[in-house]
Amino acid sequence: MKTTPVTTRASRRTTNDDTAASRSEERALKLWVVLARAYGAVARHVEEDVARHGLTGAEFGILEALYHKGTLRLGEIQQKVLVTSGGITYLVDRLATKGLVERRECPEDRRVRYAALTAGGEALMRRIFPEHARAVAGALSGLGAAEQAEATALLRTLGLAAAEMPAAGAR
Amino acid sequence: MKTTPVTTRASRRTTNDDTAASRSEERALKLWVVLARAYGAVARHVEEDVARHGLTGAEFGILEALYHKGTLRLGEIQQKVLVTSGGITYLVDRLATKGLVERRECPEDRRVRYAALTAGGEALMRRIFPEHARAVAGALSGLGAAEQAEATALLRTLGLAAAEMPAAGAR
DNA sequence: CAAGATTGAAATCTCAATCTTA
DNA sequence: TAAGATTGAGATTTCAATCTTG
Repeated sequence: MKTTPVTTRASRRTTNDDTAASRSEERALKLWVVLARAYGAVARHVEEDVARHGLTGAEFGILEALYHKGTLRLGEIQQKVLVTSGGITYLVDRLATKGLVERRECPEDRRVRYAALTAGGEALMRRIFPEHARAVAGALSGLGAAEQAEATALLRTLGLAAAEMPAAGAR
Repeated sequence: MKTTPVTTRASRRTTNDDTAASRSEERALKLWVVLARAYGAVARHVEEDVARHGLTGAEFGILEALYHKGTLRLGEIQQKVLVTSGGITYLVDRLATKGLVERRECPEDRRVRYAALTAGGEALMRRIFPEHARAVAGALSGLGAAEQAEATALLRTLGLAAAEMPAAGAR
């Protein structure tokens, strides 16, 4: 998912035509650039924050999910953290060896595995989440309250639409 | 940079206090969630598009930078693609073995190395960039023209502010 | 066969150390 | 010494194949 576009406004060879389609595409490219850059810049701060506790961004994402939602199936975690199915197995393994998460079986459907915070994981999150929230707020402090609300609304519709879109085979 | 927050509105145990600070933090966390999700969803489409040509998102980022800006120093590319210094060396190597990019020396300062598109790389980008632009536009079509402009403005200030912020040591 | 998770191999990326030149 | 790039080692991720259960 390492993707960072670099197109800029003052580019050497942008298309010269001025059709509605090309203007629309340029607008989209510009948005994609700033979206990726903003995400990257904010993610850097967030990663630095969780690294202070010896955690990876992805690890913290899992802990956060379990902290807020309680026990979850591995598949559910996968959707939230946006990682391959092999990825969560690896990550949950690591969190388990750190003693922060434990696996549980599902009596109804024995194919599924649950993950849940251990007492230690729970305690850790209770201890570090507040300062994590402050760190995130700091990283996003470039926007005021009203602007943050606007941005949230726009990004929500953007993200939902993109997530529902057919997987590129439809062209 | 793999970071995907998962906090949601209807969380089990959000802080109960209602201070201005906590409300501000919750707003920020919400924005961080949708930012990461939107980025992830869009990036998935973009990666799929470039993968059809056997390219990685990061590889395409470099090609795009060189295509639009011309010859660049490796350090400049690094800033644009947001990858480690070892990372660009690796990526440029790969693009070079693919015959899309070539390294050049700098007479003035012999420490620096330039990267530039080869004729083949130039031809490839000329061929695939237009449909890439369409793919990006499609992935972002969840927002209308005016909304895209708003989002771009907000994300630009957000990203610039986050990029300029001190690296967490200041707390 | 399909869904869910795991495994092993390979690709990608980061990190710290190093080399070269300024 | 510092800046720029490279290297090698290791960590993280993906991918395809497999195992288990429905």
